[in-house]
Amino acid sequence: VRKSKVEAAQSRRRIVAAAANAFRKNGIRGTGLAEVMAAAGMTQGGFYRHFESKDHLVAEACATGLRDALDAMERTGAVQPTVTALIDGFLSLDSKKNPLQDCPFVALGSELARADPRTREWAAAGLLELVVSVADRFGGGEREHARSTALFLISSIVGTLTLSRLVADPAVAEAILGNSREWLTDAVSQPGG
Amino acid sequence: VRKSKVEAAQSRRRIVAAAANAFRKNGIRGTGLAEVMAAAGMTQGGFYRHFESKDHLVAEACATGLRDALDAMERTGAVQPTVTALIDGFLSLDSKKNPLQDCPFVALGSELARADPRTREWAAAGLLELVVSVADRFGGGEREHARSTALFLISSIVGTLTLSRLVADPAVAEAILGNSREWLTDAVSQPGG
DNA sequence: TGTACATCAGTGAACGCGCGTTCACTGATGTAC
DNA sequence: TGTACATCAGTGAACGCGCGTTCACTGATGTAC
Repeated sequence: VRKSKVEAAQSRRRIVAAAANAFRKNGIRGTGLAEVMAAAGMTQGGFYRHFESKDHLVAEACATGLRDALDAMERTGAVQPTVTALIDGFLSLDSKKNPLQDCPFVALGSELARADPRTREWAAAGLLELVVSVADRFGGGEREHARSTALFLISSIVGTLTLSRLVADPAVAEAILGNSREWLTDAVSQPGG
Repeated sequence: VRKSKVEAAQSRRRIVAAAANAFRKNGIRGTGLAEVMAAAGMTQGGFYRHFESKDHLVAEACATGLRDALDAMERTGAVQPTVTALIDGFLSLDSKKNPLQDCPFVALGSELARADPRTREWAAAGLLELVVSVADRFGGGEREHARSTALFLISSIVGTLTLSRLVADPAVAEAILGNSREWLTDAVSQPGG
């Protein structure tokens, strides 16, 4: 049942997409390869025609998740040009508005810190890309300052989203998001930063 | 080989302490009960004399980790009375200076969001305690404002520490910490917050 | 205070299960002539 | 363009392993008289 090169490439993409989804939902260690392959419409034996090991899939799924977040930001950035609207989007529970909803840093943060070196390299490079991408949204101003602002924004947002997802009560989660929204809006508007 | 009540209580505490350490180092799903029991100086069969399940141990280990962080902060707070010094400590890689080094939110963030309801309740309650404890460090000022500041500080710090632990290069990790240090120091000093 | 016995902390082996990985096999695809 | 054959994407079963959990057992502890 050999498939054509085109079909094989599609299969590979389906596996990575299914993995990114499953990792985000259940964590890396909480996701089995059989589950991923089934979600991609295949049986688990076929996995090793595409990847050397689960670790390799993890690295690629994280890279894809980051790429998706970057793409989502390109689209959102065009629609929401002000910094305030940008922050509101980042700190929203609505996945349509929030380009970081699918971001592996938020969904897998503490697991990524324990991932293998290859994955962490991808993650670090992706973080840099994300910082540059967010910084570009600020338009004018000094470049290094824009990047510093972007890095701080991302740091705070990752922590805020982590805490808001941890609490069970939606009202408390919203309060955590709203609190950071106010502080961050003020912080990036102040000339002192 | 029945042990006395006092010895049994000590055993239980050793298990929880060993679990908190192991979870912090290897994650919840990355830690086996046999490993925890061995670290506590026992064999794995004895586990169920003290806990109903691994989930119960997870909840208790997280609660203990938070309690340790709170205790560490009480001590640090007395030594570092200024807000700037407080932030410097929180954003330091030196575990002696950083009361949040052992905090489960940082070490287990994304895994806790997927934990069972009991654990998440403990975590949410612990977060509130932590907010109040940090807010108390600010001395005077309006109470609600101090808590809002504390919650924002904690949110940002959790994200910053998560990202700094994720990158492999120590220089990059230090840059991430330093960047947040500057921004947060400015943010809490501004009257606008 | 002394004796008899039930309790239960801890041991060590075993349980079923799901995991990541391997492997023999299938048959359409891609290639060489 | 047509034929012969090597390649290899995908299947489905099996592998060893470590996991959380259970269990029969041991013997010091705690208790009732």
